[in-house]
Amino acid sequence: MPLLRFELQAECPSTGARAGLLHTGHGTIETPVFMPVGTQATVKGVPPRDLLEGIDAKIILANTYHLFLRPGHESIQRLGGLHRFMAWPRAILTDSGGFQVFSLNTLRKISEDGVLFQSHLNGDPHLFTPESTVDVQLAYGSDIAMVLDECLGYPASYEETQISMQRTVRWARRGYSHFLSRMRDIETPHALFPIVQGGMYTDLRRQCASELLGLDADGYAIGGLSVGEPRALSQEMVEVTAPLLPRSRPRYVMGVGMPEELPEYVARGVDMMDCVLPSRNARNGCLFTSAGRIIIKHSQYKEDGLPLDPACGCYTCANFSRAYLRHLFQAGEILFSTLATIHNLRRYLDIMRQIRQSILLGTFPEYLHQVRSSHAVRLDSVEL
RNA sequence: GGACGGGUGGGUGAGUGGUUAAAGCCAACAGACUGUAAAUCUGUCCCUCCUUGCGAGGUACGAAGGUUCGAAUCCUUCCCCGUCCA
Repeated sequence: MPLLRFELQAECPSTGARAGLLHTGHGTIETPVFMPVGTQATVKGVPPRDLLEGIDAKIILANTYHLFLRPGHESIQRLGGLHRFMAWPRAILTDSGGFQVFSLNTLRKISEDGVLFQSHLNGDPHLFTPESTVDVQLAYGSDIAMVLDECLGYPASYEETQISMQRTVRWARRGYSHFLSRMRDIETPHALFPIVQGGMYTDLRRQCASELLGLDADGYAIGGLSVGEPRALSQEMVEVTAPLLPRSRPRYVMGVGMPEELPEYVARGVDMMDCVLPSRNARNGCLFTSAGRIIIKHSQYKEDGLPLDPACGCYTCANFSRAYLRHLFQAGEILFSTLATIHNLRRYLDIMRQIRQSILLGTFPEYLHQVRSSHAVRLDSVEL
């Protein structure tokens, strides 16, 4: 009996794209969905009010590792759980800390038991195990928890990848069985997603997926991508892996992608994605619009009175000129981050809404074709 | 009028005889960013030329002279700025 009900509404006849509804304890999520990243219990620069009203995000991410170090899962639990703590009434997915195995690779040590992290804040040692990360995520009250995995960098040898993938599978089994036993005493609905690893080796991906299927989880993630490999390779790995995952469960590709890649992943059968790109790039002055990227610091925008994207309905585009945004960026003003992030997230979610709509209408292949050709045109014009 | 202190590349500001076309910071101009150690990081930033190289010339530390193999650095004179004293 799934704790997280996924309702498939439409499937594209000629691609792998699907549209569905994911029912969580904190609202229903229309899929395919993009999940803004809010690592430290905040989507940097954006008040929950804007995430709710302007951006209309249905689910956001938070990070087990970061919140465990500070302020601590027990504090969050005492303060009423993560939703209440950060005043976010909708769904939350928490990453397990598996990505930090990759990104903090100089500060951790992997053993069969788990990962020993040396805090990047003060150097304190902390052991993360498949079981403890489940407990921490349940303390947060996470709607969708992730199993502790080992996210490998690129490139990695076959042997290294195989050993790592097998450990991730063992960890998934341990984590999942601990999760099931914990859920016997918990009333509220939560899900735990295992993560398919296997690096850039298709047979290891297949093997990993088939081993994890035995867990009969409420959803599955594809991890270990966007770690330095060419983008075509990331897509190829998803193309190989997604069809092996249960049709009736949501599929989540972790850590992707650029705006024009979103429909590519959907076309390969992906229902959920997350990425720091819209938020981080926003803060760094890179804005995504329906006509391509805008690097706001470029002098050409100095007296540009147009909105970032005249076709966008976000708060930023409704009220401010490119010239003003450039001024805020150059002046190092805090408001820039907020306005820029509001726009980029709105852009990402608008793309996902268009994708979903086209799947429901049966026009997704045309949509995909159009995105591909307009992106190709843009690349050409950049070449000139 | 006198006594000190000071004038360095777009701005600040190091440098007190030689790997100094001149640190660092800022500005300017580009680039990167993909389950966030990121409101971050990287590059360019006097001019000309080419075989684009830890390349070749030229100009440059208020001005003009001088000392020296060699000067932003030492000397002389002048100009300008600041503080204090009359």
